[in-house]
Amino acid sequence: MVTIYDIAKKANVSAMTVSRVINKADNISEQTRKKVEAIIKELNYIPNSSARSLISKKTKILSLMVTDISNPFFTSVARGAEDKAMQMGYQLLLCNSDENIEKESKYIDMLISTGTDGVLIAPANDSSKKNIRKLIKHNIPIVLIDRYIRDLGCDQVLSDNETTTRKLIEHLIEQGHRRIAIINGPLDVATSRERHQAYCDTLRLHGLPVNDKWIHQSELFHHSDVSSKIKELIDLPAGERPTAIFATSNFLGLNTVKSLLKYNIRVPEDIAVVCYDGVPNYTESELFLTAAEQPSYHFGYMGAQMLIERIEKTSPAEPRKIVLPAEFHIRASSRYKVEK
Amino acid sequence: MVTIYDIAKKANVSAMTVSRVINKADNISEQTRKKVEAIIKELNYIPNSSARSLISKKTKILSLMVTDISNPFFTSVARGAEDKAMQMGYQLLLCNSDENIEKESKYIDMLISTGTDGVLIAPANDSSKKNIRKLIKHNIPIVLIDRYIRDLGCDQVLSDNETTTRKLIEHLIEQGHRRIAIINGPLDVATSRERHQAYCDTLRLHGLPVNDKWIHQSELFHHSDVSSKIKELIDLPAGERPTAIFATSNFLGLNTVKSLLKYNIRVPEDIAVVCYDGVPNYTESELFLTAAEQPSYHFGYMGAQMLIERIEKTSPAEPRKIVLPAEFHIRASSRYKVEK
DNA sequence: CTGTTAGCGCATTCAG
DNA sequence: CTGAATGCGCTAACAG
Repeated sequence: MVTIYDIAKKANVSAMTVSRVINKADNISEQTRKKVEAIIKELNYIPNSSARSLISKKTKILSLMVTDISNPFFTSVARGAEDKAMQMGYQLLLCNSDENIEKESKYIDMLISTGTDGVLIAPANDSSKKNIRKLIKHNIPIVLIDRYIRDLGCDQVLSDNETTTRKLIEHLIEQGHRRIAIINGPLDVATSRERHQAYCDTLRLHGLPVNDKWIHQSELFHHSDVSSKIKELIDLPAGERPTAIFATSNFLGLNTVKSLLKYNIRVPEDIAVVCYDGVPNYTESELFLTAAEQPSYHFGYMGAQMLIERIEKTSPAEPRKIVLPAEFHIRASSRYKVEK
Repeated sequence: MVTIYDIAKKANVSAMTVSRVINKADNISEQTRKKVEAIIKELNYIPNSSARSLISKKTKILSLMVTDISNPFFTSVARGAEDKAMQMGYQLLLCNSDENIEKESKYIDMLISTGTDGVLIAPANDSSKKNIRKLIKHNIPIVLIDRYIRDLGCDQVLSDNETTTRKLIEHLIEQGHRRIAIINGPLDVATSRERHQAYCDTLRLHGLPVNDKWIHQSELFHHSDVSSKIKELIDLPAGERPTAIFATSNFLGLNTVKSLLKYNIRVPEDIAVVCYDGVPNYTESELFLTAAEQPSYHFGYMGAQMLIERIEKTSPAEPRKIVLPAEFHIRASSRYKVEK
């Protein structure tokens, strides 16, 4: 391994001078700087980050904790975060919590040990608060992504759950729907809770009934089997059976449509479907499923930017909150007027 | 920050003893071990990885270099790699090269600086050899994923390009096709080259013509606009126009189908399409596009396993090569017999 | 079984 | 503008 001393010896200067060249200190004569740089290149010297970190307490590593990178929403968040990180000279460490608090906790201990400079986190659920507090106690800046947790006083990049949900439900109401079901994630996740609340509020606002039988919460937010619940819904008596379903995530939306088709329910003629969050633009559902698409790339990009500003102390002291609007794509799955 | 000395002082032992407890050395009395462990827990002590790395030259960090994590193939590779890494006590650093040699090179310098223990890499193209050589020179073990590069003497997890391509082409031949086009990536990527070669070989083997007009290589392997080439193909005179297209990647396949539909070409009646690599199982194309699906998760999982074995020197000295077979899904896009 | 000494590679003092 | 000494937190090697 080539060290700063190898360079120093060969250049007939002290290690300190080499260090100054590496760190672009300005009080170096043009001549020695050139000489040192030449030898650095010649010997292919690359500074040892561990040694630097040991002194500086900085690693130039950001961490991204998501529930599952396989979810296209988080894939895109990761891509955005990585782009910003790279641009600012940081690297990105990837963690999948699988919506599991213990796994998340284990990861966070590893992150503290590694000495990550900051963490972008989409918490598993409300119980993540304890895990996040641990990061804060270790003075590691964090940015909450997508899922809000109270009383943490940290930067956030969130979706406008209230507005977006309301618009989706109102779209269904405009199409003539009066019995609207919700296929939702667990209520210990902020996004589910807020979408649930906005769903209820919007129905009430328009004088429509809120029926417990139309409300479903899955165990996990993503990749849940919803077909038994769908079966329940379609088996309700004619006057109680919903004519539309609001699915609160991309996977829930896709699984809802799949289940409906499995039971030979026509979408949208028998039951319309709208979905919170989009599906990737390389799918065909993109042409079918009505969706409020979240700017997932920007969740990561803006999140990383806020995080770096926090790390480098170029941001205001008080926590910042960015709320990103969704983009509405009204498509075939809800493009059908219900007869009165 | 809590250090080993804080623990030592409070426990009335030396720092070395604490170190031994942390590293689970066996020559520690049960009593002192218990005492030290209690204080570690009490003070929430987490060892500093930088300090450890400085001595051990190990970081417990694996790096994954892909062209783009947004590509579902690599998303799944990443998930597999991360699972294995976590299971073995490693963390995963994510890098997107965007099929760009300079970006890849810059990343590799960062990785060397960070001191990653090993790199899983899907090289941008053949010119990546120089970048990879740099890693090898720094004694960083690497595993080549998906894209082979000659004379590097390192472990590999590859797809069986020859067999898989042949089977796809033979499937088309069985369906009665005699004029088969190929929409391929650039030939400086091994997978493209091998699929190209197998495509030509298979056609010749069956006494079918190989026509230069049917052969297309895009600039980049993924996300390329193929519609102008598709236009050329469908504008060929009746006797020369292909009746089937072999697309060599997921995105090329999806874009091929989209382009064909745009030009009002029926798939598969007018032109059949088969695709190397699958599309995610949450898409509807999954139900449509004939595909040789690669076990992408296992590319990452097995790759990480080989890499860790190489790092921990539990693997044989000679480089290992794993060739993973694809899974064939014959679907609507090619389920159509051509009339003779 | 436990402690002491030394040093990993670098950057922060403080002197020149 | 440059250099020498010191220590970041931890562990290998040795000594007891």
